[in-house]
Amino acid sequence: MATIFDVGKLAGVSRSTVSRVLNNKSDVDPETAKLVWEAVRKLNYHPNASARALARQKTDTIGVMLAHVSDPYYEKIIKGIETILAARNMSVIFFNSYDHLAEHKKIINAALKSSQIDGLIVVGSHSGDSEILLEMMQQIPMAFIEREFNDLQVTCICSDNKQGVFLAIQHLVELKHVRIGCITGDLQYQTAIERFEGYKEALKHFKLPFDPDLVYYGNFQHSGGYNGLKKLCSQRKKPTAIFACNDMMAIGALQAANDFGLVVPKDIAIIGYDDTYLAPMVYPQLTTVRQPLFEMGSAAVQGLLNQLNAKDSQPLKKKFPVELIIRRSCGFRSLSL
Amino acid sequence: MATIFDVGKLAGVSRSTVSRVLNNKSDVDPETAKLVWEAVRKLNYHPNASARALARQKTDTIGVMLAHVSDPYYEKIIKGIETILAARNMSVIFFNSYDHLAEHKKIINAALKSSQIDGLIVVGSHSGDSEILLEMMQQIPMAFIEREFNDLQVTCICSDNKQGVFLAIQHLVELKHVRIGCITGDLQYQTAIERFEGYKEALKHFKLPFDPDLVYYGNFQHSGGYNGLKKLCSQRKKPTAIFACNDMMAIGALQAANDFGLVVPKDIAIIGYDDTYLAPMVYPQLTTVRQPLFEMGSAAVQGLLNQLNAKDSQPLKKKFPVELIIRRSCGFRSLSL
DNA sequence: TTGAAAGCGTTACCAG
DNA sequence: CTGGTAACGCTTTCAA
Repeated sequence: MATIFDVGKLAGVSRSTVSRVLNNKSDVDPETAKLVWEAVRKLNYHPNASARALARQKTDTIGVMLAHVSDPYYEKIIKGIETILAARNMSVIFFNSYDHLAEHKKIINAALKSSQIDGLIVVGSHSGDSEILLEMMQQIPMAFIEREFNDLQVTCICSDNKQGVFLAIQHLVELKHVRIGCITGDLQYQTAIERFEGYKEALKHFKLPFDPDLVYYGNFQHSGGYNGLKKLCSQRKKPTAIFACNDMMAIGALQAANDFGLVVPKDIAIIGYDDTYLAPMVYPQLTTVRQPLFEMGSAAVQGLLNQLNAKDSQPLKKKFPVELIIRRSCGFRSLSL
Repeated sequence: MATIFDVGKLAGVSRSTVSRVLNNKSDVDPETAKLVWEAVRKLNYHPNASARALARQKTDTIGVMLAHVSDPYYEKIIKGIETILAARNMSVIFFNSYDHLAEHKKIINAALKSSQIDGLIVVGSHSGDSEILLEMMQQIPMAFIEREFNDLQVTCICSDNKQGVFLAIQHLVELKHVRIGCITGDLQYQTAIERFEGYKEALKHFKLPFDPDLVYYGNFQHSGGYNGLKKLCSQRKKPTAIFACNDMMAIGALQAANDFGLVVPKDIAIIGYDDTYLAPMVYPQLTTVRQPLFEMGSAAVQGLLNQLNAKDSQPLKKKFPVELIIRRSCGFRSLSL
């Protein structure tokens, strides 16, 4: 593999000069630069990443901590992050927590300590992790998606969950539903809490009573949706519509409805949240709330990179608006507003 | 951040000795070692990854090239790879081709040339890429999943596609189907070819005629399945069952069936392939062929690591058996064999 | 069994 | 505008 030295030799200049050219430092003769680039091309030279990282004390790669890369929820977030990073020739490394939280933390900690990453994006962290997250913030620049730390100097990217839930409930209300159930996410996540709060607030707004029998405490997983519908619909006073706090649970609910002979949306309307790629793929296609996940991912990296490049820059705090995507799982809107 | 020097100072030994201890070299006094480990713990020392990579000329990270990390198909493969790697304190970096093949290749090439990875696992490559793959093999140890290079000294991990298709078709035949359609994958992939071949061979085995009108040339995507069913079922001589060459297309077909008022499996049976996590989540739950994807992922890394550790070791060539997972989308087997 | 010292390939400072 | 040189943090030979 060619080194910077070989390039220098071929171009007839010193390593220093090659380095300057490679890094677009201003103070170099255009003629010299051309020579260097030619040599680079001729040798198919690519700077050694480790050497560069060692010398610069940064790796040009950032870490992303999430539950599971394969979860459809992360798809667009990941794309958003990768798109920005690729444009800057930076890499990304994923930390999947799966369900081994302890193991996970050890791995991330090792990554931080061995300076494998310049920064870390945490998406959708557990509230019980606050302490360790605060500790990590001391060690490395971080950015959060789906989690707000208002009083901390750290970039936090969210979407407006309450607005989203409001749109969902409003939609159901317009369709004349009055008994609207809710399948919550794991309430240890900020997102889950906000959506549940939003649900209660929206009911109040529309002068609908809050009935504890109409809420099932789920987990953001398919199983939660399945069990949720099963439980909610096996009571005497069934809901006529269910707001599932994410698509995966909405899909679980859909399946349960099918299994128990309920026709969606005739017998029961189901509305999801997130607009993952699965939403239009199930039957009936899921009406859901779309978060701009791609943009949220991009915003998070950008915030993080700003902080990396200018330590004094203000952290980015952003709350994105969301939109209702009407498909089939709630029936059609009879009349629009 | 503490360096190896700090550890040495605290333990009262030289850097060299610390290094030896850290790397479990044999020739070191147990007493000294204990001192060093204590210092390591006290300082919460982790070796700098870049420095280590530079000195050792290897990064302890391997690359995985696939179409898209979020595709459900890769879920278990990824887990299999990560599990092995994590146990060896190695990292993984993903190269997602999305659909920008050219861009993709540039990125991977840069990664190779800048020695960011010690080896590369390619999953499900396009036959048109052979040339570039061969070129890459000169530069870096590689392993392939879902692709066979029989005459090359390189580890190749596959599953028995023909057997899988045979099981699928056999199942349909046992359910008395005689007009069995096929929605193929993108025939530029070996997997797609083998499954299509398998389909034809199985028909022959069961003495069923091959009818070109019963095959739709798909793409492994949801849309392919949707359009496939639509086309196949809009002919005069409709199939009574459809073999979709992966789950995603089976799900697309399911949706089309629903949209066109066909009841699955009563009006049309649909069978998938892969047993992704989506298969049990759709309605009706998908009968499909399960590949041991986790094991395939693990096997691929292991083969690769063997080659990295002992250059002379024989490459691993492995073809895993598959199994039929019977759920609901084909109805129940009336009588088993 | 240990330490000194020479790299590994870059960057960045300092002279010139 | 350019070259020499000292880091960056670790591994690995070579002597002792």
